[in-house]
Amino acid sequence: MYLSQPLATMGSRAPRSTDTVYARLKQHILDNRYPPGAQILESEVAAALNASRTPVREAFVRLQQEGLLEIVPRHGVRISALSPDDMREIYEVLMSLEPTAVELLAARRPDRTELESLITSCDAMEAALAGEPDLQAWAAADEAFHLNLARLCGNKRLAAMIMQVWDQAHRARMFTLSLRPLPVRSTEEHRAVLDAILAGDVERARSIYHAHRKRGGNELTTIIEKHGIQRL
Amino acid sequence: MYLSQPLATMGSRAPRSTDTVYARLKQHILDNRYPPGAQILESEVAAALNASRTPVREAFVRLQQEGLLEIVPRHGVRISALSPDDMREIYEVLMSLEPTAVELLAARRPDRTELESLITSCDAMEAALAGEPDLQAWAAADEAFHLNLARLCGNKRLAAMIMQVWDQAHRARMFTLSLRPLPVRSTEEHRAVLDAILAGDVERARSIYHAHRKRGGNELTTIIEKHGIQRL
DNA sequence: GCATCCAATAATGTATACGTTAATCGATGC
DNA sequence: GCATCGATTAACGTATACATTATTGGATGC
Repeated sequence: MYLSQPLATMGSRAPRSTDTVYARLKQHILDNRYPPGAQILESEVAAALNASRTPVREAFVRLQQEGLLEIVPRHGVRISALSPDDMREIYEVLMSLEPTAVELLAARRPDRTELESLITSCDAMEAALAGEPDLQAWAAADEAFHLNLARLCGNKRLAAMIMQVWDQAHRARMFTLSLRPLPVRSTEEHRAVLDAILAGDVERARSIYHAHRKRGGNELTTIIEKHGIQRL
Repeated sequence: MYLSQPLATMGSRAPRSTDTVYARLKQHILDNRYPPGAQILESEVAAALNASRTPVREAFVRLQQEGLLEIVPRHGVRISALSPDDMREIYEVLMSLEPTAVELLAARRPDRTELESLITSCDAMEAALAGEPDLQAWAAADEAFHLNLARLCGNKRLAAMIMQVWDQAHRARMFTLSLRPLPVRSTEEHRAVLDAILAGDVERARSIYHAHRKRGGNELTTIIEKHGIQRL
């Protein structure tokens, strides 16, 4: 056996500028460094990320399709801002897709090994609330739980769709994190879903999860209304 | 009041090359002119559509995110081919999203005027089967019904997701159209869903639709297995 | 003083040029 | 005769140049 390419690049082809621009832009948006409603020019991003406009434009196209920004012809892009109506849409989608994902996963009768990432996330959520609450840590564990659930369901399309709307709502979730009551109930529900999956109880897993999502949506809607938030 | 731009271009800014390339490429793929598995070069498309590589690349990115093709670095693109497993994924997604769309629509208590496009499609499906069956016409009406249902549900994200997977499955549906029994039952189910929506019976609408989708998925799966189809 | 027009400018949309990578094919050495 | 190496080539990935369009500010005419 011989090498078909130089050792230096084996398995690690040079990363494309397009990909790094995409990743960094997305990170900036999710981290609220480019806040919702912000107008950005191609040349700004190109200069900031040390690339030419070509890869920046390709990254814009991808991010637009993911709903994180909007290309305004002749005017660069505008970072998407979520209205209360957008939040309703997102939660309706999640209430449809996520219970399905849970159902598919539970139906496969996975063992504890397969569910290790979920167990870890559950533990982390509980740990984040024991003693002095650490909301950032809790949110990270919550996110990990849901994304891993999507990944484990055995349907790549379903998983991609869940992650896409989850990303769209990321900033809103972070923003409202400190405005909502301590997520004790939410943490319990995660554990209950996990138990139902392990028990192979498809219907129970689905219904708990659906209720969990519905409660979360209502909670968020209440907060948004109470604070009169229009865009986030 | 005066004109802010020449009359000739009022409301109709010059269409971007990117958009026409995207639309024509997508049409080609859905029409099976670029068959699944086909490898295409940027320069081929650029030459065929009389554009430069830049807009072609942007169209590729959009179509990749829609799942209609895959960008193979340094090797152009490959038109996506659906495996039986992909079909399973698509039907799982549709079985999750479409009943939700129906539920949302029915809950709004729409009147006959609002549902006109659905009524028209139902009529067209029945007409296509009365007398000498016209499968092409039936399929077009079926597609119109489902896409309009998605549009009417009041959730743009949900609608976009439904249309996306529907597009992915378009060729497969066309291909199996003549292999399946006459869609008499399917046509009746559409009418039943429509009646349930008009009656404002949310739960009945959802359950009929879910059953409809499930039966359709099983039917397709059976056909795929029976004919030993691996990619389409 | 106000509206209109024009010119300058800035940013996008598209084309093209350049550099890099990977594959192919022939030559060479064992 | 086979494997390996190298050169050629073809295609992509990126940068840049050019064309197009929309906006803005100032000048002009009424």
